[in-house]
Amino acid sequence: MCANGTSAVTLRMLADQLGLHVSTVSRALHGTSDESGRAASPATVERIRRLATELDYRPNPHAASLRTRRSNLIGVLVPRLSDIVLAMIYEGIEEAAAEHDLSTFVANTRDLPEIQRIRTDMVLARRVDGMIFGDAYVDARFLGEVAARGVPFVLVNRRAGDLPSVTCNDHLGGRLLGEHLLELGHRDVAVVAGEPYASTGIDRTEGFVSAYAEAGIEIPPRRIVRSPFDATGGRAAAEQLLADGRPPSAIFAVNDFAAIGVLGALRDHGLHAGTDIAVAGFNDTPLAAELPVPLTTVRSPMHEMGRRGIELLVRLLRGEQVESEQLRPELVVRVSTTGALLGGGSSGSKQGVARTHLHPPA
Amino acid sequence: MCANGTSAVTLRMLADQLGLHVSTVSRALHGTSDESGRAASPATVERIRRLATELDYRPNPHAASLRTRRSNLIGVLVPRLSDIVLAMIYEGIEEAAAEHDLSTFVANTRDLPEIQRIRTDMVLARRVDGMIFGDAYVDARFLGEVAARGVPFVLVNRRAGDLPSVTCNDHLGGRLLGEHLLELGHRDVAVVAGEPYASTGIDRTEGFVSAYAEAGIEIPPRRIVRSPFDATGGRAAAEQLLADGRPPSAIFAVNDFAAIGVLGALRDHGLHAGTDIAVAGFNDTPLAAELPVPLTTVRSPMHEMGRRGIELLVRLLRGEQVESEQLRPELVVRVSTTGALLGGGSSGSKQGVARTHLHPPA
DNA sequence: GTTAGCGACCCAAACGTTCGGGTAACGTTC
DNA sequence: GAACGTTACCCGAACGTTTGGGTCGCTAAC
Repeated sequence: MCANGTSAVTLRMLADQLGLHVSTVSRALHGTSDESGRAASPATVERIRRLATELDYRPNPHAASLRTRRSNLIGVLVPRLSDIVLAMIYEGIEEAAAEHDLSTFVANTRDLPEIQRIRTDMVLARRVDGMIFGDAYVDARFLGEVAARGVPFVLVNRRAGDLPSVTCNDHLGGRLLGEHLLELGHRDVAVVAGEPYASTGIDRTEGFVSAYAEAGIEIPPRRIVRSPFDATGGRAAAEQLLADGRPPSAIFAVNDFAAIGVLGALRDHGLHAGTDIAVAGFNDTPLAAELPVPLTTVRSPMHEMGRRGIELLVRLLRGEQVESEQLRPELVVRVSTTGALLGGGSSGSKQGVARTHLHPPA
Repeated sequence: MCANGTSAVTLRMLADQLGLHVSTVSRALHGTSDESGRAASPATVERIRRLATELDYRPNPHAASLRTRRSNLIGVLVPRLSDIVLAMIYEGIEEAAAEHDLSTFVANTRDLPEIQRIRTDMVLARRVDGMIFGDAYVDARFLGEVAARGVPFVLVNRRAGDLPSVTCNDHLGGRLLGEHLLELGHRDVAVVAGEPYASTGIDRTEGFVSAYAEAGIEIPPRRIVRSPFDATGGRAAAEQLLADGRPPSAIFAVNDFAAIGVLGALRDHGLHAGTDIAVAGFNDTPLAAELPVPLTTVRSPMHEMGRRGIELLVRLLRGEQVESEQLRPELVVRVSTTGALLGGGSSGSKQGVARTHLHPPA
């Protein structure tokens, strides 16, 4: 009974009750004013509308989809929704989708190619009109196949090949952070670089490295370690960096969660983030500002990324050509990189805290 | 064209190609062995199966739903997916749903009653078979209406009235934490209690308070402050508690994120969590263990809660009677409450770290 | 006074399944 | 050899929309 109890009121019921034909009712209710104007007199349209709301008529989407071959459904794949970055992107997707009368389906793929395949098939079996992938592998092998099958889709968060995507300008973000650390005088720095298949980590790292390169400093390979995009991964990567005899004076983790792991590892080693070693993250997740040591990071417009993703997809569904978009990142400086400037010694109690948008000293 | 490009192969195509009737093909493919056995000879069934896979036949769910009046769709409402607790519960929901060949729809309500209404209507308009609410208000007013409309649903994470729900045993969780802090000798404690409409905060607080009451200690009202379930909320609540002349010796936040906010506030005041003031959270989110000061907390089986939610709903959809379930919480002791025991002075560098399942000193 | 045009509708065929009924042929059984 | 069961299918009516075409009566124009 489809969960709506008694209310199985159909177009036909309305039509019968009004002595009209079902098609007339359909047009009156759904066609935009021009269509419904052609279908019935204004008075009749009004009668129809009134009865529809009175009886609480709800169109049956299955019937409509069957007829029109459009489901108004969008499938969304993400590595995991419990990654707040993806969750926030998805919130943007959902919000924008609702504005376009689209519903979204989301599934977790855990970044595993086999699961990506399975989930994609499941989602397509539901006859979605289009898809959004938040878990693109940079090589675009699988996504190329999907594209070849004629499925309209866009990528968010990560880019791949020349498939249409909405990403943060990760290269620029990495560069901003590189410049920030350079200004603070850090020469020997390290990167916790994320997974090698994700464009986010790749581009952020590249941007960061190139900022240093332009300052004439080459970051040696042993200072760049890959890691999962979570706290555990960040911690492990930091351990690896600290195992080295001379630790770097600053660590850039390409993701806030990894940065939190770095913070934890530092503390295990009796080091103070911000004073002993500068730490920066990426994304400006809500937690970054609230951490015991507020985290310098790059704000990426996650919500907006989701919204733009839907926008692009909608245009794709209309048959328009679309261009990939890159959204502007914004550097957010906090104590985790400026602690040393603020007079907090390594014993570090009661030290000043700059929590939002502090700009680097000139 | 529903995103599947060329592949619009239908039952009729299979039937025509095999010289069979479409109903025969339908039964062969979908009825369980007894049904399909009745419908066609084993050899024919085999022929049908083979052709179906060869042509990559995918049943059209809209047509099936239209006919059967079952959509195999479940609507899920959560306050916000960017709350990792709900995201993890949803992961459990999605996983279990997939095992039952159900698809799920999720929507954010931001814990706002008007949006709960709107989203519920949207979800119902999609003709879901049932719903899962993760955003129940304890008063169950709105949910009572939904129940009255005959929609099958279950609650997860929060309970309300006597509606079927799957929750953590929050009362017990609060109690475990109370007993833990009592054992550590804390007499003057405070609670960051969450939102007054959420059973989670209510029950956890109550369990905690009752543990103290049984030890003959009454926690005064000014030591119990409500707050949003996020870091910002926790920070504000902690500020309020610290503004009091004599701060408590321990703070229990009913949610890990609020606890992180508390941690931040403490640091702003030059206080060390775990040594100066003990801090505990609830949920054991993945971050809790990785924080610079690893957080004592109560593990709530979030993933399992989601899974059980689907399990209950499935039984409800079969018309069975169901009972609410409470899952076991588990105390996880970390440095944020035991720091003082571990010899870390208030200057606090290079101190020992107990990260997982440390049990309180006997 | 025919016809063209238009307003306000109606008609009917889809869309792809499912499922309660056939039915014809082929044994068995008494 | 009549009655009865099976086996292996077929038939057709739904399910609730959408949409390309009518049609009928009326006014306006030539």
